[in-house]
Amino acid sequence: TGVLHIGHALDCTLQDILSRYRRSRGDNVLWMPGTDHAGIATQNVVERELAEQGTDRHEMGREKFVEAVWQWREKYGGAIINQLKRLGSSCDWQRERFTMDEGLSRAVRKVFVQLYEEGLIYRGNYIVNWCPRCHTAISDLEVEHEEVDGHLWHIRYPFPDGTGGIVVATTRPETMVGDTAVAVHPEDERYAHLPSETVMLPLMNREIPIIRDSYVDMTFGSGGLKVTPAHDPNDFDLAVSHNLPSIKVIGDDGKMTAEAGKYEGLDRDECREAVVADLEAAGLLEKVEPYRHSVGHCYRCNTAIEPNLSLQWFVSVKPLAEKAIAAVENGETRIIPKMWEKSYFDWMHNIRDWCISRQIWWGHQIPAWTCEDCQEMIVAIETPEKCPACQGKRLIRETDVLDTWFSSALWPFSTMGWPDSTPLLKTFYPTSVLVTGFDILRIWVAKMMMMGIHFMGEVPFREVYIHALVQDEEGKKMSKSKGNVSDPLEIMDTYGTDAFRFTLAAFAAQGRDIKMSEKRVEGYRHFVNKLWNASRFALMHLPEGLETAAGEGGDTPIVETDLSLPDRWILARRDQTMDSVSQALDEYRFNEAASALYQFVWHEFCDWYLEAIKPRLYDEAGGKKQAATKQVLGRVLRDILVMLHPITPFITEELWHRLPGTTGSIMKAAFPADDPSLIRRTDASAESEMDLVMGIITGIRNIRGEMNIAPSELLTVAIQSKDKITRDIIKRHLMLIHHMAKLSALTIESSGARPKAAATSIFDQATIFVLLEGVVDFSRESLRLEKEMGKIATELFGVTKKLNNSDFLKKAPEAVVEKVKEKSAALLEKQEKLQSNLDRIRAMEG
RNA sequence: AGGCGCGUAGCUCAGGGGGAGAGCGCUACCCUGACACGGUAGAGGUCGUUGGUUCAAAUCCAAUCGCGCCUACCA
Repeated sequence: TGVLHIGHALDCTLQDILSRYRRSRGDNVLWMPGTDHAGIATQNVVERELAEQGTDRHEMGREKFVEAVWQWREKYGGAIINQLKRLGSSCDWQRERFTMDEGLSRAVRKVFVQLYEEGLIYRGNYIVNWCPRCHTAISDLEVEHEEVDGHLWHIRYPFPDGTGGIVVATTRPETMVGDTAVAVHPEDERYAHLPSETVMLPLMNREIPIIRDSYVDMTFGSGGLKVTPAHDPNDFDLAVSHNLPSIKVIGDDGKMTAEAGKYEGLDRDECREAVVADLEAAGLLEKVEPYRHSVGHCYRCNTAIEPNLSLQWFVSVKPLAEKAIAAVENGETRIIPKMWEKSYFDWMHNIRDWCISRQIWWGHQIPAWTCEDCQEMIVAIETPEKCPACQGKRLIRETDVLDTWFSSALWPFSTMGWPDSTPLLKTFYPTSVLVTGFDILRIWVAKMMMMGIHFMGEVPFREVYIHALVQDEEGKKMSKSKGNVSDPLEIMDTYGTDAFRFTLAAFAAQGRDIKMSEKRVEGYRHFVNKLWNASRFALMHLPEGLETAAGEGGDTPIVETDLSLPDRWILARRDQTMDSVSQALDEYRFNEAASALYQFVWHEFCDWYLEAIKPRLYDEAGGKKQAATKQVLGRVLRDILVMLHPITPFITEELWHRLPGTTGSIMKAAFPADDPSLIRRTDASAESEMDLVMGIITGIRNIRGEMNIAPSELLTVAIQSKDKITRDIIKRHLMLIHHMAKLSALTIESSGARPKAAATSIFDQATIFVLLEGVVDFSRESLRLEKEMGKIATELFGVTKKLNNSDFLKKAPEAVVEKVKEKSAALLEKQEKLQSNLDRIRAMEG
């Protein structure tokens, strides 16, 4: 009713991410908002507001009340939409349809009439869940069970002569005044030979029969069951099969009826106390024990529901459900992740008829009329003028309205112009995907499946992606009054919408519920900030006329030899990120897409690439190579923005407009992989060269850190390697290492004397000596080396154990064995080098 | 009562048969001309417990304990 809760936010964000992503892949995307304000919730809100102004719904009458709800909706209906817009929802607001609008109402009536004519809708007396406060029937799905500490009362129903009798146990003694029988199990020996086949119903002094039915559980209590057909669905079934009368003792208002005799007018709770007191006085209360059991509550108003006998409209869902089951079984609709299929099947197989009538005023009024003259039932789309049977004109319309989910079930086609065969309907039925929480699976998804298949002859959607639910600490539905709940609007105010959306995406791992963590949101705000600053830096260096950065100019149309190693490397990494992101989103792995982008942007683009290219960018001489780097910088930034855009639409849109060479909205930009101007880079040599360079830089930095040398102090480094390829790579990138590791001098040779006072690090084939003449702390260095040796020893232990195992060598795949052997060799070599260095250091120390 | 899911670093969580990961927090050193909402480096985990399958188990299977959710007519 107008407040965006975090579940909505998650739902909306994931849908929006998918829509924006698929749009960037060139898909024809229609994302339609479904705002539904029919039903009890809206009625209750408006009723409450009117009551505060001193107006009673019943006094104003149905027509005026419905008018008041329309006005309320006019006034507040847009609230949640505005909040969704703030969240960045890019759905097609122009197409917003409200289930109560005229076109959709016609669809609802048509569906109702057709189902009625097919015999799939019927009217009958049955026990339904009744909410005394909302004063209407509600469906099983609207009932929430809550564990309650109650009591189990054991009551003796004596034989007519006042002796003995049968003891029954109940949690609801007030219903006993409506009992019409006592049931025992036919094989229960305790009751095989009774002096009488009837007992006296205490307090009411009514003689009721003892019936025998295998439904009764002999092991529970004394094995006697009181039968209250009007207030318990199972008892009702018993009553039908044993021809027992039903006596409705609790009224629709939750108060005892005239049938309850002297208890008439009492509230059901008051009545319980009175009945218990009276039973005690009569000496018929055998025992009271504490008993914990679950009680159904209305999920709208949290009032304990009352199973109540009443005349309602039902849909026979079995035939509809069979087709909906088959559609999932044969893969016409896929449910993702698959584990939810079981839940869908379980429910569909055990489905009961659906009570669709509601005794409220706000909703689609059931299109049924009764002829007062001949009692003929007329079900029609348009209001009939006379009775087709007797031509009588005194027709009374059914006052009940339809369950909200009845109209919602038609959403996939009723919103597209059905029953007309519109182009919209042809294009977007079936839709590709429905994204929703599992709580909606039964209440809505299953119903859309049934109705869609029945009326369209085809499933409403190809895929249903079920995402996790956001929970509060108690695992209950979030509500503002609890206080331990984060309000999405507040989070967005504090951390920004992009950070919030990124967090939701990062948390949306399949198969687990989400507990909102503000710390995480804060972390992603830092990420968004990082992107902003990195872009600011890049934009400083991107000239206005640089068309190649984005758009028509294409992907780095520069001579390959002008590209630096970091340029080639970042382009290769971009391509891999592009693949990870698209694969992740294609499989609804939002968290994987988010973390791939996070890792790439922060740790590769910012930490390595931007730092690596600074010397070139600041080089006043500039030249072709600088221009090439600028083009790569612009291009990669452009691709980052496009890939990140589905998750963080606001900042990427803003940066997009600042990027030279861009036109229009980033929403219209093609995903890099689908951009014809993109040149794919599978550049294995760039990656392996860069790995070596980064490894050496990290090795030097490690020594700097461990030896506590200030970053401002320039180091002298000597590298030795017997491997020519290694030496060549290092020679080629001397300047890069210089800059990134902050060196004053760097030499590279195949072998030679070990420097006297140096700290050592080994990466791959290279031994790195950081010369610390006069500065080196030998004990510190030997400690550092020992620690390193320790790590290697542990790794070596595991590897050696495997290689000593003949079964491993025999049975493990060759590639695995080979890998382990290589690793073992590398470790041994490293160990040996470290050992000799350690020996030297120790010697110096001594 | 059944079904499903979860127990991995101090916290929030990824991963899911062959190298234990991220973010936050923590420690040390740095305000270097995009960014201190920052940089560099570091510490920290017998992946709930017990068995089993396997050459190999955090990962698969079984049992068990703890937690959560969904379903159910046990009065």
